[in-house]
Amino acid sequence: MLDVKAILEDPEGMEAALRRRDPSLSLEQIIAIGEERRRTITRFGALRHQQKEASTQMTSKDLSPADRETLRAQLKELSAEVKALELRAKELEEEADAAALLFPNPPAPEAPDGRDASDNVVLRTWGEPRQFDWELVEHDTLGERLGILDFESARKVSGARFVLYRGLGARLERALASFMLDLHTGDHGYEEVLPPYLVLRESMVGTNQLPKFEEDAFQTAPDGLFLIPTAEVPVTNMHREEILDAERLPIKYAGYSSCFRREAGSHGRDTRGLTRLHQFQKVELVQFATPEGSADAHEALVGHAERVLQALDLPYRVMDLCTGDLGFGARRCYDLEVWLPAQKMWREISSCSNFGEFQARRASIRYRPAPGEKPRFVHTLNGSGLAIGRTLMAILENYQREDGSVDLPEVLWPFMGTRRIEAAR
RNA sequence: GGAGAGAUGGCCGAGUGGACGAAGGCGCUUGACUCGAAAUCAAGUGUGCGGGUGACCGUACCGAGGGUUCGAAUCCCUCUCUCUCCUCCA
Repeated sequence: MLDVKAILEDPEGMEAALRRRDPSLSLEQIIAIGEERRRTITRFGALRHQQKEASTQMTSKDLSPADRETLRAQLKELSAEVKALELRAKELEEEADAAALLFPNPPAPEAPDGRDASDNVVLRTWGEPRQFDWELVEHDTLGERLGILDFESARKVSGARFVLYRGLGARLERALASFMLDLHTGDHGYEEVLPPYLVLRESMVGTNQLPKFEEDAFQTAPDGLFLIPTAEVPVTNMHREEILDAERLPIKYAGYSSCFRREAGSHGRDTRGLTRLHQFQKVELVQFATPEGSADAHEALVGHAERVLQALDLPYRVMDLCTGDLGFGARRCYDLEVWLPAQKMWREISSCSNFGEFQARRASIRYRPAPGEKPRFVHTLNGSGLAIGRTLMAILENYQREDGSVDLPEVLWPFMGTRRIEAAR
């Protein structure tokens, strides 16, 4: 969330930064609330001080009964005034916070200017798309033919936008998760985390899914818990309202979970296949870094996600998202897009964001630079490493053979117990 | 789900209406002593907000929210969580 104090100190600067993302944003209202809150608190402090001093007079032994009564009557008035000011200050603080929660993170200065996805910048491309001299089959058709993706059963059991993996499909999901987790914990220094899939509202606010994007989340009926849309939510909130030791930073977690998304507003889009489902699995990389270390941490993190695609030998490119396409909480974001030869398109398979202190401020995650020093907000970062359904989709499309079977990337052989998924008959 | 107990600073733990941001201890930091360390002694040691260029000043916070009172860590109400026993369960 935005820092109301910082807004009051530099209104023009903050507004200019925000408008790189969306020229229609205005801070006028939040400034008015913030200033009134400040005045109210100052006056409250003064009156409260007065009240405290007068109150100690009440304890004096040489106060006559009549004087005591007079003083009591005066203090009753003062007390009411103090109470009213305190209440007002609280209201204004809540108003200011509620307003601040609805503003997106100002982009990093390095983020390229632009309005939408067409202005994103290709930073680099890795791998050579394979050449095929026969007509490729899209992954959903291929998966159904192989008997490893069962959309029909999933529709019967759960409705639209679900899949049921079976046989080697189910095993391939599990293999990919294991491979990715082993890589990140073994080579990249992450601690493996398997988090709860249901979280409190506070956690969703901490990582900025709420209050603005409530319609995107599944919520359980009587208890009000939310199904996580990404492991980012429980893993980042592990340290909510904590002050971390500087020596522990950067803290790196690789969280594996199912992810649940209502996909409100995407009706009719990506309705086929594994691309956009209400439930999918993902390995999510999360880092807590110092402000000084966060830019390097971001580069490292995207590199860790790239390693997965390289190990699977899937061609991809790295996009630097422009200011207009950045996610709500991100100040800088790199997307990895994998090449899908059957669909003949690049498709996002990982999104690696640096949130700066945006989430840390919402969730109150701080660190102490040195003993005795004041706590500062950490920087939080996260990125998919990778989305497993889309990875599986990319393997089916990139590794298919003319006879309808699918080769498996070599690194998965130990996990799969086979080198190929054979076509049925 | 039933019965009981509890929630105070980084930790332990006192405190039942005013002198309490809160005794005492532990831990931590700095200084003294020491060749150095240990031990000992002394001082310091929370977070947010508001004001001030600043040393600093003010204010709030004793699980959360409300209430009583001139005044609440302390009294009353509601909620949450934790622990113990029973029940249930993977």
